[in-house]
Amino acid sequence: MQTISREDYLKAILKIEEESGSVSNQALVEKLNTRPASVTNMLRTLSDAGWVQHEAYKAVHLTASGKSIALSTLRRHRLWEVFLVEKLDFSWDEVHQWAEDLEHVGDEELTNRLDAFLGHPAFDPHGDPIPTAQGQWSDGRNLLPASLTVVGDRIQLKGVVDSGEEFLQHLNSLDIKLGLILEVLQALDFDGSKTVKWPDGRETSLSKQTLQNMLVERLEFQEREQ
Amino acid sequence: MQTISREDYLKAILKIEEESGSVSNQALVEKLNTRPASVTNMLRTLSDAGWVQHEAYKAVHLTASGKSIALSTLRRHRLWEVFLVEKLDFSWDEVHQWAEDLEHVGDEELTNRLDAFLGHPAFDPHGDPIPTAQGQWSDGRNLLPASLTVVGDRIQLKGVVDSGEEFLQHLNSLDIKLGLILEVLQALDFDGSKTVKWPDGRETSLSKQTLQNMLVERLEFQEREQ
DNA sequence: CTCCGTTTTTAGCGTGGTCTAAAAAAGGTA
DNA sequence: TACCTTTTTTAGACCACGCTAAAAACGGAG
Ligand SMILES: [Mn+2]
Ligand SMILES: [Mn+2]
Ligand SMILES: [Mn+2]
Ligand SMILES: [Mn+2]
Repeated sequence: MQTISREDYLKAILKIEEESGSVSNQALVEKLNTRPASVTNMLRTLSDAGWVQHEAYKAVHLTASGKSIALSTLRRHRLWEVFLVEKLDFSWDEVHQWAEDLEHVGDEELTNRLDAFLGHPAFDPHGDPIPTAQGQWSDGRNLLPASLTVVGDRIQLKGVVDSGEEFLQHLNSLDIKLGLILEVLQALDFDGSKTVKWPDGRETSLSKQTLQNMLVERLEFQEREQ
Repeated sequence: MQTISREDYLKAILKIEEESGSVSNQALVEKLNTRPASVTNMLRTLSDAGWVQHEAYKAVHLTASGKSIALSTLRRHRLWEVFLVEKLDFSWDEVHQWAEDLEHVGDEELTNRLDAFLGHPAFDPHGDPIPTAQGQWSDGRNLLPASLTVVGDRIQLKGVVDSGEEFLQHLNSLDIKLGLILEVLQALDFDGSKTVKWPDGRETSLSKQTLQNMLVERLEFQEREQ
């Protein structure tokens, strides 16, 4: 049977697989902020339920049914995040904690109604794609870290690599939000920082670390016109 | 520390106190569909936390802090019910199960934002009053069970005594919704049933049991005009 | 006051999940 | 290959919360 903890583990496995290809116990320890023994223990449970495939000392793999649970949990998580930002006016650094609870509430029917109410959003407030009801990943975008842009690029912020509270609050303090359009004015080789120009003409320097965590789209010419 | 189970118990104690004045273990067994030993056990926990006052074999009493937790849980429950009905188009018999989970999510800030988003509703989809952020009960209404109405009354459904799924689905099947205005045409003494007239002219007979569970307001003359 | 049915508590167990500490396995380096 | 560090598993404990069965207390009727 599904529990909050089991859904959290399955979701974490899905994300780690997505990020790094292979899922170790250690990676789960870090992602879930737990202890190795707890991970081993839960993997036994998930394996018995037929949601993961796991041999001792080997990498973890989601089964089809495990992946399906993970995807619908992730779908609920991201839809509730959209709800909290769009309808309740929370900022993107405040929503994760509540979505972590809300993702465990509701069935498919409720989720689909929420999805419809929100206008079938494709991305969550951090720019992460929202799986469809059929468990499809809709991420066909071509994003690059802002650290890889060059002088002269006009770029739009479409996502973040690290959606931890600390980094998001850092972006908040710089007044950087999803959808923001910047122009790269200058790039310093020695520390990887870049100077960017805001829509209002203001100029700021962004550190290499900040730029690496910002996922942007390079704007084409016709898009500049709209 | 607050847990889902503890919040459910506190809420149940509040409601039983409201309904019948005094809270016995037995009443909690019935309300929470659990066993006497579980109740005794939890009362020890709640008492240790300072949320209830309980001496063996005596009635249970909420402390100020316990009542505060119970009220905010009830507030969240009823606000989420409004959300599910008003925004996601669920019917009133479908919302309780999800509200039972949602009521455990969010802090005061989130609750107040939800409240504002919903337009500060005073009543939930079953006609029950929603406690304010300050923990006030806003129920100054003068409702009576429809069983006590007399021939000639024009009445409006404002609440239900029993908001269990079964009864609500029964009302659904009769096409009876909150806010519905009916006129009492006939009352049969021998079985307590009454014949009522719908706004569209249709006439139906309602059983004594059904009428006893419908809380209505007798409409004054000037209200008939609007 | 004594009985007896009801309510409540106690005792003991089960389940799901966490943790620490220690043992075992893995895997890279000398 | 042998060693050493890291990773994973095992062993054993703990906590929250449910349950059953039996004991104890309560409270009304005779
Ligand atoms: Mn979660
Ligand atoms: Mn997100
Ligand atoms: Mn609940
Ligand atoms: Mn309700």
